[in-house]
Amino acid sequence: MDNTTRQQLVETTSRLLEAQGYHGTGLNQIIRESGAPRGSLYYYFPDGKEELAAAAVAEQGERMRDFTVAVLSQVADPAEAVDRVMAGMIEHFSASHFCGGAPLAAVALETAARSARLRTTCAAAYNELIAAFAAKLTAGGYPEIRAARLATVIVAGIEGAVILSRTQQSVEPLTRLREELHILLGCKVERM
Amino acid sequence: MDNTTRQQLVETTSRLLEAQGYHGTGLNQIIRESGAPRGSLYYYFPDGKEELAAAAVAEQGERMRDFTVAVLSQVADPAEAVDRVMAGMIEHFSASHFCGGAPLAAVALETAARSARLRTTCAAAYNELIAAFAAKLTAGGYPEIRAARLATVIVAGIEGAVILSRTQQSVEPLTRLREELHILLGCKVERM
DNA sequence: GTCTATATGACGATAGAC
DNA sequence: GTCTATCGTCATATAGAC
Repeated sequence: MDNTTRQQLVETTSRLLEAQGYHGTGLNQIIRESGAPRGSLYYYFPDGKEELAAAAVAEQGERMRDFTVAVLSQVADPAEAVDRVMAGMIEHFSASHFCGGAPLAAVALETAARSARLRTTCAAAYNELIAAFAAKLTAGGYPEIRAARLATVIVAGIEGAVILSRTQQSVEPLTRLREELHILLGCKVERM
Repeated sequence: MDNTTRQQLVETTSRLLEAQGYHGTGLNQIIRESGAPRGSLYYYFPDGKEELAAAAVAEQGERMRDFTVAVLSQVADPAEAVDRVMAGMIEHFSASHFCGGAPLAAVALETAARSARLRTTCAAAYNELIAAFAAKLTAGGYPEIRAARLATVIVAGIEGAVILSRTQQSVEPLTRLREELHILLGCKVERM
């Protein structure tokens, strides 16, 4: 079984979904840009577009989590570690010409109410990413409840800041989030 | 000139864009659900779908800002005022069966790289919303630079938390953001 | 596994009557 | 201002040869 064609399809789909969303991306474009034969698409993904998109979403989720875990493990202090993740995100976003950074957001918004399969796949990917942040924060001494809460807010903040940054064609929303996260993670607070 | 038909078109488009995004919403569905005649669409919006969507985005932006300003003006303390906005958002999101809450996010993500008209319309709407929060924070004593930064982070957090909440079909991401924003707004910090 | 050809329907947009 | 009919294009999906 040749996995190259399949991988090419998933790779191209991931890239296009990130920039254009689910309904904005057609199979014709995926086939054209991946160089994969049309017949192979339905061979590897019998359920068609939805199954292919789900595979792309899952892979993008893994990629985000792997990147995050790798960066977080470079520094012991959680606040500093999250700051490095933000720096990496900002760098990646700048390099993408203001098109990248939130690979799942558009698909999640478009399909949450229409496709249970894509919704749950997105949810699983987000939950793993949140869990990665939460684990780092817990290991760094934050109480578990607050660590979970902060992790959710970090991921939400990133997704939202990417929306604003893309829309404004500027990294400023992301850099502002970076600075405020640094402050927020420094807040040891009684109320939890 | 009869504005009822036009208003019906914009209203219906706003609702559908919020739930399905730009490419996921067809003119046929807009015409069917609005009850507006097909001919009227191109009479009021000669540029077709893009112009209609821009009008819907602008109106949703105004609506968000008006709602935010109204709630913020109810309480003097900025942290408490933002908390009330969050409460209102959560209530609205719950009432929408996990489909509402970020009327512009999907359109912004899908079209940022494809339509200058829609991108700038989204940017203007977001900027007005951010400005509303920033004004309240500045009036409440936050330094201007930090107020602007906090305002951006609040809006970004809301957009991202709505993505997570829709995907998980739960208000928890939004409530977690609400709690952390309360903490963040309590942080008077040297670093600005 | 891959290819081409095609089925079937939805899309955005337009023309011309009224 | 509204309505209907229709154009041309695109979409996803499938069938059958190789």
